[in-house]
Amino acid sequence: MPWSVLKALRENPDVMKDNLRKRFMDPGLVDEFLNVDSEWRRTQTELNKLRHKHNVISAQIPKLSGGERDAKIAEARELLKEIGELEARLKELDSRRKELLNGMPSLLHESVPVGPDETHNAVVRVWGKAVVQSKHLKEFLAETEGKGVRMEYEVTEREFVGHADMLEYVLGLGNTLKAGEVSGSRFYYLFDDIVWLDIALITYAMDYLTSKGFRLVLPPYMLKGDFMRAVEEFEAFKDALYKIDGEDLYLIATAEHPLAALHAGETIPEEDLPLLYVGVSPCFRKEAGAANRDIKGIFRVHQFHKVEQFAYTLPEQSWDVFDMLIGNAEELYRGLGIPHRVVNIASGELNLRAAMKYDLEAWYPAQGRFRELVSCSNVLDWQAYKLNVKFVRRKGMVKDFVHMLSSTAIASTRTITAILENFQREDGVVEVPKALRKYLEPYRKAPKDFIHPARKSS
RNA sequence: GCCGGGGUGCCCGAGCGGUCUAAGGGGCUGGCCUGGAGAGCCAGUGGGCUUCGUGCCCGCGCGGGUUCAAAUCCCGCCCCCGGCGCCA
Repeated sequence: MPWSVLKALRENPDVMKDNLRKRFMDPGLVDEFLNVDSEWRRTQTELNKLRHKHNVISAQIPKLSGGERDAKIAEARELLKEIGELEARLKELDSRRKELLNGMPSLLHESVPVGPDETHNAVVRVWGKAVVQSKHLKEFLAETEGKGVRMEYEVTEREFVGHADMLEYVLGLGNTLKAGEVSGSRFYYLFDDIVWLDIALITYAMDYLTSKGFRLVLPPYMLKGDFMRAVEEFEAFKDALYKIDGEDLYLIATAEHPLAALHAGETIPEEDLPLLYVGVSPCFRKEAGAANRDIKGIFRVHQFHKVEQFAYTLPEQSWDVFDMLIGNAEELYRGLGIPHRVVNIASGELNLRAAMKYDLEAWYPAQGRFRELVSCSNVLDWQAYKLNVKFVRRKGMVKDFVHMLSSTAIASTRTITAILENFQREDGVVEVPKALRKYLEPYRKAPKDFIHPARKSS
């Protein structure tokens, strides 16, 4: 019934300490919490006793009159002073306790590789044939065979054009300079075929997931502070969020945010689980910590479109659903023909919420690197606890927190960059993935098979 | 945005300063009963503390305040309904 993290802290503190060590956090936080927690419980009991005494007196007063009545009122007033002092103490303890508790991470899944940074990520699967420029061969092999997997590849002496130059100069279908002038860096104008491609990618993912039984959702693009705080590790995340001036509203950074809040405060009958949603929305991110990384092009930007998978499950279902969500994402990228690998993110790189996170990383021939396109997380009951989303088992009407999971399906701009690098030909033509044909067909001016380079103006 | 009405437990719905231990229905879960089902009866159906006791505290949209005592009175906020305004 209680939050799994609280249960572990109280009943298996050593397991939680080990969990913190694996995440390169301070295991001393467990004892600190337990001290505050027991003090909080003691204070609460004591306070309850005083309040009880006060309640008893209050109940006697209406039956009395004259001096007796005045004496009781005076006694109640005296008690109230004591209660007030204890309440202040409890409030202090409570906020300290909440602070510590909210900073506690989910228990890691046993398969999560333990290590401080992304060099410890484990490669789970690979798919497709990577085209590797000979100058990148060493890195490619280090990132595949060096991690214990064999991925098909073809070495070439050919030079690939980076996605940013491809978009802006070869195709002439993006303008980040003008966008930078009018909106700032990491914004963009996209034109013509790339816009059709963006829309087609989104509808491709919507079509696939709705056919799998996911319910299609267009969510609010802003959330109140309370809900943002519940869905995210807020202190760590708030710098990434745009806030509406003078209002308690934040632009969403992913449809995960409003989808997680969709059932806040509700109790879901067990037979309704799992609930599967596919959200479509723009995403807004400040990218504050990114400094000058990926400053060119549309790889890392302040706004993009994303189709997001989201699931509410029974605790015993969540790992099966996790496999399904990442499986769906893989199916979508296999359909597009983008070579990729799936990695199990190392413990030290995981956020507090996630018990496990798989990323799908596409191979970028020009960059000579694998880069993240998809992130799939099982946060167990972390969000459910903060959002108070429960389910009820028919047998015995027992309530407990649901598990929540989310995974990217398609993030438009980033997927476009992967297409621009992987499907460019030497003549500058970009081949459109066959799987998108169906979603481009209805539009007379949309590209069908190829996106052609801009005609040289000179 | 303005004016008016309103937010009570899983749902409907009463209460509008002190026997509220939140009436009364309905639903759901468990038990009794039954060959089985129904009816009927009993219990449970918000959160927390607990010395686990027919124990205690808190909870009536959210947050403050007045009072010995607040669902009930006051202030701020959120949301819903109706009307006006504005608008795609």
